Amino acid sequence: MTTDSRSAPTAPSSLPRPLLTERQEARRRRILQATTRLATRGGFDAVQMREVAESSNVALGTLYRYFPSKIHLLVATMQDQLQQLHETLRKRPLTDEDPAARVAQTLMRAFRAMQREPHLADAMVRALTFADRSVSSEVDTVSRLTTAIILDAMGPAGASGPPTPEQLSAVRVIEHTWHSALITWLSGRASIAQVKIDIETVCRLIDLTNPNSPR
Amino acid sequence: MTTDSRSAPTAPSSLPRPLLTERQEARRRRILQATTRLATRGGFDAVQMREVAESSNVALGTLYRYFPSKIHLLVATMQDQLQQLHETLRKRPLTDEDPAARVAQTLMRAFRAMQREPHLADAMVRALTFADRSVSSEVDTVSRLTTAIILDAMGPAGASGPPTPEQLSAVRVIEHTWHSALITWLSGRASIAQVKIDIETVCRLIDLTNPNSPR
DNA sequence: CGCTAATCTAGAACAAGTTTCAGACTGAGT
DNA sequence: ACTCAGTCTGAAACTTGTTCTAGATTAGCG
Repeated sequence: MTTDSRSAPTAPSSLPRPLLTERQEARRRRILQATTRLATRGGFDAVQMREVAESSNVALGTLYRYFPSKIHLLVATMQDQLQQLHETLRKRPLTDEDPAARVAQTLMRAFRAMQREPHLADAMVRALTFADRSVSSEVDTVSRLTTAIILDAMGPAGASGPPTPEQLSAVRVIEHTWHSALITWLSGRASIAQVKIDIETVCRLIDLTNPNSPR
Repeated sequence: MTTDSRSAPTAPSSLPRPLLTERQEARRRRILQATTRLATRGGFDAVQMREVAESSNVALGTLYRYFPSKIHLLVATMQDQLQQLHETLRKRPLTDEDPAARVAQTLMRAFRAMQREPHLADAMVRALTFADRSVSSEVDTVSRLTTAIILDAMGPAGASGPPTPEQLSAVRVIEHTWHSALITWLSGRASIAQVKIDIETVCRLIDLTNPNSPR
């Protein structure tokens, strides 16, 4: 069984994934690449397990051994993409004074990345929110990654100590808003501008939990 | 055949649903009832189209004529339930001074209703967030209903004029948080207490947009 | 009443996610 | 190199959402 639990890898690379041989790691990579490719083309529906298997030169059964369901597969893909995003963001940190502004800008960067590949975004986000309990640990990993990105934006480098519980609540709410706003955008019920407003609105909560300059 | 000839629900005005004969209205009702029953038992997965059809004495093809997909069916169910909730809430309005507190309390009432039937909640919420563009108008209806409930809680009776754009943004963010927090709860990644905190946290945005007492 | 179009029914058929199975392959220990 | 357990493959089977078809029913309407 894949009882896969570990702590977040603070250092870049070196993810403590249960020991895989080189060929297995390569298979896993191929699968994720094929998934990304198919998702980029046609979104959630275009990621068909048979096609992913064929496209990555792996038997269907093997695909299911690596990822026990389509949802698992897409959530893993999201984890992959987020990891990349996180490193990209680390490279060019924002310099704005206001933490709230930095967070909003960071999320808008991520949002622009999604706009570049809306189908891929669709596949990943739909999988993420459709996931049931059987995927909770994987979804949780994605969630922790997202939290890390937001916290990075909030308190750059060695900021003043660990975040307060209040701040963590604010971050959770920001994450909620982020996910849900994405969904409304993906399903065509909200414009890009509206998503921007929502993000900026919710980021005001950060000011609210920052004793230094509340409003 | 249950030729059930009870009087029409006291609901003020049914929406302009394209003219249906009485038998058709009855069929529609049976379908929604069966759906609710099945969803209450086992959540999203337990709502199987063949079972819904059989359970409501309707052919599978007919079911699909009434609701073009499982997602449509569940979103319609949610609309139904929300409508009921809305009326229940109207009957016993909250009296708290603070608008933010009223909204938070209202959402917690709704949340408690969901806790009573977690499977049903699962089915409806999962459908709602999984819905793609083909369901957007129906999802939008649900969204408007939710907004109405929140606005009701915010400005009871004839409050001071229509809400400002800022307030509407806050409401949208609250809705985002509400949906996403529900999902994390349903998938077992957040406790009831945490959902409560998130709701209360996001509701602070209301104070922030209320010029009278911003902290 | 008798006609016509729309609707409904039963059931088969199809699509894609998931499971299963027999046999081939790999790799770690001897 | 030999063997055994675990892994991978190819293919079929199973499940459930969705579509399709032919014939029965129903609702209006002259």
